[in-house]
Amino acid sequence: MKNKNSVIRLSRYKNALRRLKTMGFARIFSDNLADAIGVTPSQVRKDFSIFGISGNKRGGYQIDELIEHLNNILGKNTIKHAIIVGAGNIGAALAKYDGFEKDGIKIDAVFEADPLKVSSQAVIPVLHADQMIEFIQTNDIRIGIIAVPESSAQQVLDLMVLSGVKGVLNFAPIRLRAPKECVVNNVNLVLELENVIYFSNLLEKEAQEAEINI
Amino acid sequence: MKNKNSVIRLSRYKNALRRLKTMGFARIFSDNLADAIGVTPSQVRKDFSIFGISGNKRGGYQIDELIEHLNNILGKNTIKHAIIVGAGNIGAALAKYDGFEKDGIKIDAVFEADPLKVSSQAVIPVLHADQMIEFIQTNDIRIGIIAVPESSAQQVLDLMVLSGVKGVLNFAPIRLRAPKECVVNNVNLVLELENVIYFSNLLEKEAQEAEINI
DNA sequence: ATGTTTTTGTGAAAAAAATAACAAAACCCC
DNA sequence: GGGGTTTTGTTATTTTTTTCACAAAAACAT
Repeated sequence: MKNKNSVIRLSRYKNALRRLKTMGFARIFSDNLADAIGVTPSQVRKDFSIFGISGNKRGGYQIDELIEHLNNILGKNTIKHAIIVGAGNIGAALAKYDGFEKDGIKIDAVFEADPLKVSSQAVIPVLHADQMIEFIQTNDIRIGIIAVPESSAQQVLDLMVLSGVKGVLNFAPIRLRAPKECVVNNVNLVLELENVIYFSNLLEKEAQEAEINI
Repeated sequence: MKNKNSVIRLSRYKNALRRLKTMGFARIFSDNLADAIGVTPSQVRKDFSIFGISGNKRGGYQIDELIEHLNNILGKNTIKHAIIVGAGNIGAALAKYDGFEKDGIKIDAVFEADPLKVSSQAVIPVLHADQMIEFIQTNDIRIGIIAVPESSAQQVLDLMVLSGVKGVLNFAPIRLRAPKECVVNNVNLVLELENVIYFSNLLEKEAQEAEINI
């Protein structure tokens, strides 16, 4: 898929812009934004160019307009309801996490197979897994978050797809197979940490070698 | 940085291999592995080639050997201790998450500014933030996980770096500035979900347009 | 007004990543 | 042991992503 990275960066720009706005900026230049998210100014302008966002020569970009534009592209004004499946460590934390709401994403319910964890009166209700399909269908849910163990992740995904879910964020450390009409995005926490370990080890090794060569 | 993606895939291969091994495989071919993590067989062989991993023509790869090799490259046998800063939703969930231990990563302690959340006798002790620097130094910690709010993330990172941390996994939705001797990897949960939303919307839009053109 | 500066927008160039292609090795079968 | 088959390893090709570079527009100064 083309421009995949650009889309991710658009979200980052939006984030940074919100921050910059509260700091009192009304206008912004490509190099401010670049600095804020750690890319080159060219990259910022190229990304905007791809999505038809334009500013003013010498005047930069009007922050409000820019945020509005980004929200349109990123679908702020479309589907925003999601469910979480799995009320373990990760699932429960995500349900309580306030970052989603800030961005207009509403977690409507959590589903869990263990009856002891069910509590339908909670702020975000934890319902039994058996109710998931019906819930998705009656509430027209399109986005699902999978936070169940590796062993049941594929099964959960299959049920979600069957019920009409079109996009999934998967925390189980396994590749899931989905039909092409459903997007799956993976977050693998162990992998992310291992990656940090790998590159920090590499850095240390390089530093040591550099020392020897003095 | 070159080959950044290859390293990430190596972790994925390792993951898949463990699974394949429990399924009874002793040997594996590039196309099995490719299928398991969702890339092309060429990609698998290319990745291995880059890191000097070789198999047997027609015989594929010996799983045990391959895992061993990957572990070496990914530093399974070096630094593996880490701390978490922030005992909020995310921090607490990560501390309890058993995925790290399975991969030989040990979370030694959690640090938290709120005295009410401190509990030094827990399985993974939750200590007061003031003790962080000393802990890092006396235990020679190199890896830190930041799970504090956006507003204090940079401050935490600075302290970590000062104390000797060389690699950081950051969950705060903000770009952190670190000196070049410290690697920072970001996980932005909202962004990941927004990305799913964007691409699933795109898919739905495409599907609708395709319908019109029939 | 005119020149100077700043900053965008984009097409061209470079770099990086992914894919394809295929020779060479290893195995199998007869 | 020769011919056919499978699978690696690597080089070549293609695609994608990022960076560069600069003309054109806007703002400012004088």
